This record gives sequence, C-alpha cells and structure tokens, in this order.
Amino acid sequence: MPYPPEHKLARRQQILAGAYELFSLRGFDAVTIDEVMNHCGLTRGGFYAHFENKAELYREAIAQAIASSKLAKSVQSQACARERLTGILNGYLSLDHVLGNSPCPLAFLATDIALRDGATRQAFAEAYALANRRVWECARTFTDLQESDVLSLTAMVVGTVALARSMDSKALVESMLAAARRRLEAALGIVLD
Amino acid sequence: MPYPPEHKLARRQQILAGAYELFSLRGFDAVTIDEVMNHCGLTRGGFYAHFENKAELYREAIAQAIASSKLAKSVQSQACARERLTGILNGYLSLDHVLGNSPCPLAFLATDIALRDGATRQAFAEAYALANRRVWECARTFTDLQESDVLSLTAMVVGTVALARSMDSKALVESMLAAARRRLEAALGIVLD
DNA sequence: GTCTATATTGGGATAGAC
DNA sequence: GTCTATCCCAATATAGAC
Repeated sequence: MPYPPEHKLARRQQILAGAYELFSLRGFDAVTIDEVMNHCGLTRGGFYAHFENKAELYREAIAQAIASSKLAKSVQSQACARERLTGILNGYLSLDHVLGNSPCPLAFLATDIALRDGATRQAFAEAYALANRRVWECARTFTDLQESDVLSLTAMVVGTVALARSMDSKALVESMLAAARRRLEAALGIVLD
Repeated sequence: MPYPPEHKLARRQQILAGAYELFSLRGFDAVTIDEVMNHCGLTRGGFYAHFENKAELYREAIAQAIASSKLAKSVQSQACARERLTGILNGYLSLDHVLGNSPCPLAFLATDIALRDGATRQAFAEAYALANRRVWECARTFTDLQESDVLSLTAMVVGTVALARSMDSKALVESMLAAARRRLEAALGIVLD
C-alpha cells in the first residue's frame, strides 16, 4: 500500500501551503494549477483527487493561512498583552512583510477577494473580524478603546502594507511604514521598534 | 470622410472611460477587451487601432481616471480648504463609494496594481503621491501636520474602503466607515457629515 | 476606423493507465 | 493518488474586406 491514509491529508496541507504562497503574491487569476502542483513536485492531473476546482483551492488555502497565523494562534494572556501586540504590529509594519514574507491575506488580497464567490469572501470577512477582535483583546487591557475604534487602526495598517507593495521607492515605503507606526503609538500609547 | 480627425481622440477617451469603469470594479484579468469595446457599442477588431495591447489600455484608463478625478482638478484656494477637504473625505468614506460609484483606483485596485508592469505601477504611485499632496495642501492651512503625517491618514481611508468592499455585512461596512470618520475628525480637527 | 473572420495560446477540467 | 494524454473553451491578437 504505497499511500497510507494520513498521506492524503498531509499532501493536501502541503498543496495548500504552497498555493497560499503563490496566491497571496500574485492573486487568483495569475496563478495556475500547474504551478501550484509543480511547486510541490506533482503534476496537474493529480490535483482533482484533492480539490473540486481552482476556486476551492483558493478558498481553502486562505482559510488554512488564517487558521495557522500568528494572530489566530496567539493565546490570550492579559499578562503580556502589550508586548504581544507590539511584536505583532512591528512585524506587520515591516519591510519584510511588504516584500512578501509571511504575507497577510488582508493586505495582499484585499481587492482580489472582492471578485471571488460568497464562501471565499465569508472566510476573508471572518479573518478581518478575528484580527480586530484579537487586537482589541490586547489593546483593551491597557487602553480605553472600544472594539469599533480598532476598525480604523486595522484598516490603516492593512492599507499601508497593501499600498506600500505597489510603490517602487524604498524611501517612500519606509515613510509610509513610519507614519503608520507613529499613529499607532499615539493611538495605543505604545512604543514600536 | 466619415471619420474627422477629432473623432479618434474622442473615441479613445470614450473607450478609456468605459474601460476604467470595468477595470476598477473587476481588475485587470477579469475584464476582456470584448467587453470594453461592446460597452461603447464597438467590436473587438477595432481595438487595436487605438491601443497596442490590453496592458496599455489598463494603464491609460487608470491614468485618465486619475487626471480627471475630483482631487486632481481641485483648485488650491486656501480660502475654503477645510470645506473642500471635508467634502472630499465625506464622499470617499461613503457607502456609495464602497458600492462602486466613481471608484478611487487606490482603493479598488490596490492589490491588482502590484501585479502589473512598471509603467502602470508608476502611474499608480504618482496618484498616491498626488492624493497625499492635495490632502496635505488643504490640511496644512488649519492643522500643523507634516506632509509625512498625512500618509497614514490616506492609507487608513484607502484601506477602509478597500476592505469594506469585500464585507457582505452592511452593518460592518457602516461601522468601518464611521470608525475611519471619527479618527479623521480627531486627527484633522474637522467635522464630517 | 471599423467590421468579420481566423490564427494561436494558455489553462481548467476530464479520461484512463498504473 | 499520481501520472500522461487529451478535450475544450475563453480570450488575445492578427488579417483582410469595406
């Protein structure tokens, strides 16, 4: 028996991880199933043993990326809330992130998602809700912000990274990241860097 | 002579306007040349009398949309700077805008642009620079903000609209817009609505 | 400049051997 | 479950008549 039962699941996860890498950087249309499969040493034919179609692949890839993200897995301990939030925001507003290292789906697929089906948009909306919730859970322990106040802060960091990605001037990107940092520091009473 | 010299230019502008409508809502890949041409009562064959290829159409459509935007054409009169800025921000952070009426390329194509060629990204970067400049020119007359401080505010409004577009819950969209409004009011010392 | 073909390619999806 | 081979359609781009 060349394929033990757990093999298929592992392979699925592997395909999804590779697919997210490609989709997050290039969007739905520009990535082919061929590429995704070759990316983990397989061929296109085998794809349909794992997924119904390309849309399902995209949706599941994003869902897995969200579920395994730092923010989703971060435990809620009030103790070091400020430090955890500072760390997350520092990583988010970094040149590394803008260049595509562990990209956040919200920033990298913001306008790509609007074109997809309802189930995919639903997964995305939940990711946004989760991000807000997690940031607020941290922030509320040391600020008097309401949960709805956090919406504009997450939109700002997401917007900054999304726009920065299309700017060719490194100096401008640095300015944008710095501006977002300053505003977060003022809004949350924290020190980044 | 069925085609006077000015006819071609007018037709080109007409094609560009229609193209921007489609591209801004659905991105580069999902729009076909066929659709763009049919949209102004023409057929695909004639397209290449006006443009080299689809990439040029996209680039020029965005460039024309930017050049003819409210922000680009707004005259700088210090007199009513506050009122002009308030009006622009009100329109930007509206349900109407999120639903796609006179869409801003920054918000609607943020992640689509990152995948395009250098000339297109260049046009986009200039639009962002222009938006910042114009907002700052207004804001500086009644606040002590630096030009670089405006970067985080434009990123916030762009991010808010870009994300709101993918949210199916109208209540959530309203909350996001309201949150962005509140933060602008606090940062600029203005009253929206 | 605009039309009606048509050439051509890329890529999603399927069939069937192993 | 994975492979190779194939079908098939959509869409860019071109050719040539008017």
